[in-house]
Parts: sequence; C-alpha cells; structure tokens
Amino acid sequence: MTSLLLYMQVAEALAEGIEQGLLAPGDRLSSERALAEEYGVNRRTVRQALDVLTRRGQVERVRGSGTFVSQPRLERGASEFFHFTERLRERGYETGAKIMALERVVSSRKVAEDLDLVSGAEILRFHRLRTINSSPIVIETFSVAAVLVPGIEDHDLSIRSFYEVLQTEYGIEMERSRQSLEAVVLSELEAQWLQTEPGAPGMLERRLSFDRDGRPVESGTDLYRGDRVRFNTEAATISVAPSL
Amino acid sequence: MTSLLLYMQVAEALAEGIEQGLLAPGDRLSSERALAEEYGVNRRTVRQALDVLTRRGQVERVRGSGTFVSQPRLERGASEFFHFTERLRERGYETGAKIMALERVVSSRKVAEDLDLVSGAEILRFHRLRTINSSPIVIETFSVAAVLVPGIEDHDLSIRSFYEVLQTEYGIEMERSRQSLEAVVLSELEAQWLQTEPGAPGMLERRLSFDRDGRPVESGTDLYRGDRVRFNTEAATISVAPSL
DNA sequence: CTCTCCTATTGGTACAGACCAATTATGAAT
DNA sequence: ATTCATAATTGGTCTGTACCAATAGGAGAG
Repeated sequence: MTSLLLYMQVAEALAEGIEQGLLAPGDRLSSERALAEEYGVNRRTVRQALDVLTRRGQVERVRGSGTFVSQPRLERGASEFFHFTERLRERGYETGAKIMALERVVSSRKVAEDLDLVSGAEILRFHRLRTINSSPIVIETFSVAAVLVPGIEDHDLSIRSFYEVLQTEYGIEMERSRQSLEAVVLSELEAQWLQTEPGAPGMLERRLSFDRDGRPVESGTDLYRGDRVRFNTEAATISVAPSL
Repeated sequence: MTSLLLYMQVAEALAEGIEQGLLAPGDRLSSERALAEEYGVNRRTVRQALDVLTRRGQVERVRGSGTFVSQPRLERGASEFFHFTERLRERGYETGAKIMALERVVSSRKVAEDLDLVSGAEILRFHRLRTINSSPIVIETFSVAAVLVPGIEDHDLSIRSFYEVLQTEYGIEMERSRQSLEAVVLSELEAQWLQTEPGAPGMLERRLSFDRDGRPVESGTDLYRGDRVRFNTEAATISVAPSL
C-alpha cells in the first residue's frame, strides 16, 4: 500500500531499488541534493526518507562521502555469548578489537550489589570496541573486582579473550551468564565509537556472569549497532496453557 | 560530557528532568512551541531533540494532545515465549487482544519451505494485536497450514491462546520454537496499529514452532514496540576458549 | 446536565535558505 | 609520480514559514 506521506514514498522507492538489487551493498546512492531534484521534493524531505532507511539498517550515511547501501546483517545466537567473534572469524570475517578505556573506580551500589562486593570495593572496568572487517560493531564493557585480577592490566585484552585470561591467569572459570536484551538509541559518544549517528538504533545486552561456584564475577554490557546484528534463540516449551 | 549539538543539549536537559523525577510517567511536557521559546531555539531543533527522546522510549507524542513521559518498560524473557501475557496478567497488568485480520492465502515459497508443505498449499495467517493496560504493545502474526486446522475461524483467538486451541481442538501439541530477534523500525501501518510513529524502533521476533514429533507447524512473527519491552535470557557456557 | 459546534492548541509535513564539518577531487608544483 | 593546497561536493545543523491533521476546551443551546 502506497503511503500518502511524501517522505515515505521516497523512502519506499529507494528501498525498492535496494531490495530489487539495482543497488548492491557498498554502492553509493545519488546525493541528497540530486535525489531532491530527481523526485521533485525538498532536500529536507529526502533527508527524512533517508532517516527511515538509515534506521532500518538499509543505508549508511557518511558526511562528506555520501549514502551507501548497507552490508547484510550479521547474525548472533542470543546465547552465543562467549564465542561470537570466533564464529565470525571462522566464517571468514576479519575481526579486530581495541581497548578504548580502562577505569579503576570505586564500585557503585548497583555493581557492588550485582557482584556481591562490599560497598566501596575497587572495580576495574574495561571498554573494548570490536570491529568486523574494520567496521565497529559492538562496544563491550566488562567490570570485575580489582582484588580478583591483580596485574590484569599487563595482559593484552585486545587480542585475548577476557574469560580466557580469567581462566589461565587467575584460575577463574566462568560458567553461566544472565543477560537482558533491549533496543536502545545510541548516545553521541557511542555513535561516534560505532561510526554512526546519535539516535541510531542499538541493541544493548546487559549481563552478569558467574563462575563454576555460582559466584558473580563479571558485570558488563555489549552495545551493538542495532542495524548490524540480528539475534537468534531457540526455546523449549514445558506446557501450553491458556494465555488469555 | 555536554554535547556541542544544540538539539542534543535540549534532549539531555529534558531527559535529566525526567530521570530526576521532576516529570513522572504520564506527565505532559511543555508544548514544542513553548520549549522552543524556553530554550531560545527553533521549533525544528526542539522536534529533533524530542525525536531522540521518543526513540529512546522516554517520551511519547500524540498529535493534538502533547508529549508525555513514557511508562516504564515491560520485561520479557527471550525464551518466555508461550506465557508472556499470562505473566503480565499475574503481575496485575490488564491484557487484551484483538484479531486484526485473518487471511487465507497460498503459501509463499519461503513459508512452504519452513513448514514443510507442498508448493501452493493453503495457509491461514492471523494478525493479532495485544494490548497492555489498553496500550498496543505487540503485533502477532501466526501462519499454519489450513488442512491442519479446519474450522479454526470459529474459535475466538482474541480470548484463547493459539497453541491451546491447537492442542485441545486439533490434538497438536507444540513443543519447541526457534526464534530470531532483531531491532527494526516500524512501517507506517505497523506504527499505526501500535499507536506510535513511522520509524519508531521495534523488536522483531521471527519464529518457527514445532510439535512433539518435530514437525514444523507454525511460522510467525511478533513485532514489539521497541521502546516498551526489554528481553532477558540466561545462557550456559560449555568452555571458554580464546576468542581473538 | 448534556450535546454540539467552533476555536484554539497540539504535533506532523513540506518547503526553503544559510552555513558548518568531513571527504573527495583537481590542479599545480616538484 | 607524488605531494600539497584549494575548491567542490557531500551529509549535518539550525533557522524560519506555512499549512495540515488530531485533540482538547469552551461556550451556547436544549
């Protein structure tokens, strides 16, 4: 059904071109000014149409360069938590990681609660940016009590898994993780790190991870570009009961 | 860190007012025109700020009425698939459902493949809108081969669970479901049904459900207002291996 | 007290211009 | 062929106006 709204008509016309393969991933669209002329509408109207496509993850805009058709989404099992980047590497993607920040802070009440720490305990919090084929895809944050990991700064967490370091260097074997997943919009700084725009969609996964003894050891988040990743899960039912 | 962008400054100022409790869920913000005057900026700039807050799920705009602080998000286990609305009812929410459409169509290649049907098989596809406290929250779509469910139109699926009907009326006991989860933006029609705006964030869950014999029986989607629902999951690890 | 109609207010669409910031292309000099 | 500076092109921000569509409020009539 054709929209009555001009900007949606433009958006759908462009989307159709992409979906029909007239434009392939990586191709550049005509400029905003050219599209405005081509469709006989205002540049603002074109920008609004492109806003929609951008949020759908169908196109990406680069200031000074242009608007490009997006690469297909990556897929991640919702519980495929510890080995996501390995799986991608196995599939031929080039993965990278960069430690953006390392903070040593006094734990907030929330984190102390989560990690079963005394109030005021010292926390190490890492921020790591992961890339796929040189494109930033996820900002990882992980926090751990400093007393558990003396000297961890000396290990290169841009090339080693945090959990592997916990295991081999500190004898801490992670076993379970509890997560939540929600759609969010990226802040300005997050958007900058992920090379997208403020307000772009993100998928925020919060997690609390436990070792073999059931002790909470790590609290953290993964913030994905929402237009780049799709999550999968498989659930088993126990019984079917009336729901309404 | 304060943004340099005017519209982000306005957005953050408003967000702070909400987060500090100066405005409670359900409260109405000043009008766009009043905010423009108050902050000394253009109305367009205020609208851009409110765009950000709307996509974050912090506010909701109603044409002709105003802009309101949103209610807190509902939470749903990622695998809490069959009993979500029951859980909400148990927690005191008033839930509702409305059949928006029932289509009898020839199956597409994709659906035929998914459901293990011969090409051209007849499919029944239901569209149901679920509400929480009278607010639309999710658009459910479920498809099933017509031959499996003769006369199903006579059952009121706005008050009965689809799976319960399958079980009690047709002896089909659902047991497993495979799902994917992704951030999307709502189309115009979807936004209309969910009483939000085109381009608003959505969480799209696609699923394929199997009966006890492992036969695919139902294919469908749940499209949530992305600003209203957070998903939870808990995953168990098997081993920790180097990831990079 | 209720209903209807009209006006005002609200958010939404579309247009238009000016300017900024980032990137790319081009031409000249070496 | 390379490098550097400048101009052009690109998307992004901010302003402003006009009008549309939906809702709310108020006044008057019954």
